Amino acid sequence: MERLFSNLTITVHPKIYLKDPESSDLGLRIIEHSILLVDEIGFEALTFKKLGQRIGSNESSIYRYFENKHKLLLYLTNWYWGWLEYKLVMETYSTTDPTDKLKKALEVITRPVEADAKFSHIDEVKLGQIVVNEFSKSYLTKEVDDENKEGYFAIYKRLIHRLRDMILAVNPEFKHPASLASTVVDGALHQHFLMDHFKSITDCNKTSPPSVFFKDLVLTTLKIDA
Amino acid sequence: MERLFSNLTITVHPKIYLKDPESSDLGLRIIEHSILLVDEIGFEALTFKKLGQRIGSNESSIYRYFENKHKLLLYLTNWYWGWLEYKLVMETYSTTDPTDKLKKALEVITRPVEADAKFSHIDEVKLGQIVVNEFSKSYLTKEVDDENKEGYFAIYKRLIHRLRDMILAVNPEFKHPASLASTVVDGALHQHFLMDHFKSITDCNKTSPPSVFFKDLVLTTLKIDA
DNA sequence: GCCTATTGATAGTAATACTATTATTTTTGC
DNA sequence: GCAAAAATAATAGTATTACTATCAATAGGC
Repeated sequence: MERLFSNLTITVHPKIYLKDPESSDLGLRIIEHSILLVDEIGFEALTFKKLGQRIGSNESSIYRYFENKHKLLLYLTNWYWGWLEYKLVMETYSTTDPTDKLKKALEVITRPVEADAKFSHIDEVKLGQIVVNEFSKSYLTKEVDDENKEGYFAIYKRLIHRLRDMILAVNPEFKHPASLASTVVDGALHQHFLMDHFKSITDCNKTSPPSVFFKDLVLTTLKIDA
Repeated sequence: MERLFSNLTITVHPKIYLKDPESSDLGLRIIEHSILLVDEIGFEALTFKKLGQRIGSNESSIYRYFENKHKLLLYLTNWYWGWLEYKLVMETYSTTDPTDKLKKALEVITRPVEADAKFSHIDEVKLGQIVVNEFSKSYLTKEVDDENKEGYFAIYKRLIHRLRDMILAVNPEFKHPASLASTVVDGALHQHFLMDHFKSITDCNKTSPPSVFFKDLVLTTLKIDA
């Protein structure tokens, strides 16, 4: 199966960028190093000037790819959710039993991010950290409704719809499948953050990661004993 | 009981402000109008200059109360969590049955914010909106560990510890009480956001608010039938 | 070797997030 | 009722940010 997708690319909504960063070497370097730089200094401290210096390029050249750093963040998070959706589909495809399928889906969504050699310009582990620390800033804005209408959050919502449907397949009577799915996706990011910064309000740690908590939570809620 | 607390004030960690805004008329106006202004234009667009203009005061005077707008946000969110904790304690105090107590606690934490006439300079409903839209920005920063050490998030964590303890009182065998409590508190804010902006990934609405979902989730997870 | 697209360099602007200083007003202690 | 102290206001100034605009250099395709 791996070979089938050897030149697969993750699709990001074209209105998010001015010029496709996958279409040039400079574009790829912008993406590669924006991940490294945001991971290092945080999104607030990122400027296109700093990023330009880092890649030996010019501020003005980066503006030809992205209108502003908010759009760059949308690009990175969209890529992440697209990648995670691809993982989710791949890793659940061959499982037919609904409960097993749901368990596998919960595992993919809530486990720590692992590297994926298929996309050489992207450090998935660091990108995962960026999503934990910065994703909510991409929608907690005054422009969220306009950007949602444009479809900038479509992949993220589609991933949650997939999880919702797997929940319903296990228990069609359950009254809150979408809320449970969105709680798991948001909650997984949150528990990973708490493990790193507010340990006293989580039970998750390396030996009992968030996936254990969320599988227990979801399966018990659906009245399926794990 | 109301009369007992007629001059109650919510305590905010003193290092968050340079001068206590409750100690002067200007300070109270800073708080009152920062809530209205952030609700209107969002936290990113807030500047002390705009806030000064709004209250007929000077930018430099506001800097005598708060070092920067991040500290002001910490003040507002600390006040909110302190206020919610007070509500939680008040409204669960007289209930002795652990399950009823937990249900009441979940109601207080996940219901939409209601006005409270006891604090005339604070619009609790708008402050609740600010917490939904801006709270996570107060900790998703590079300074979170230092600020956590200073105790800036102590009230928030204490609220979650109270909920964790109520969960344990209902089911002492449950393995993830802190994660469940933090998931409910964060999840409630998130579901309120989704109701306003991403309706397709929530089942919550006015007739079936988040409190219904979370009570069902928690009580089923604890294997107590609601 | 020329056309075109891409990238780089430089300059400039309005706004932001402050700090510093000084002036004015208000409060209070006696 | 007045002087001293405290609080607030006004003004100015700085470094940085988040861009826009213009023009020069370069590279690749035919």
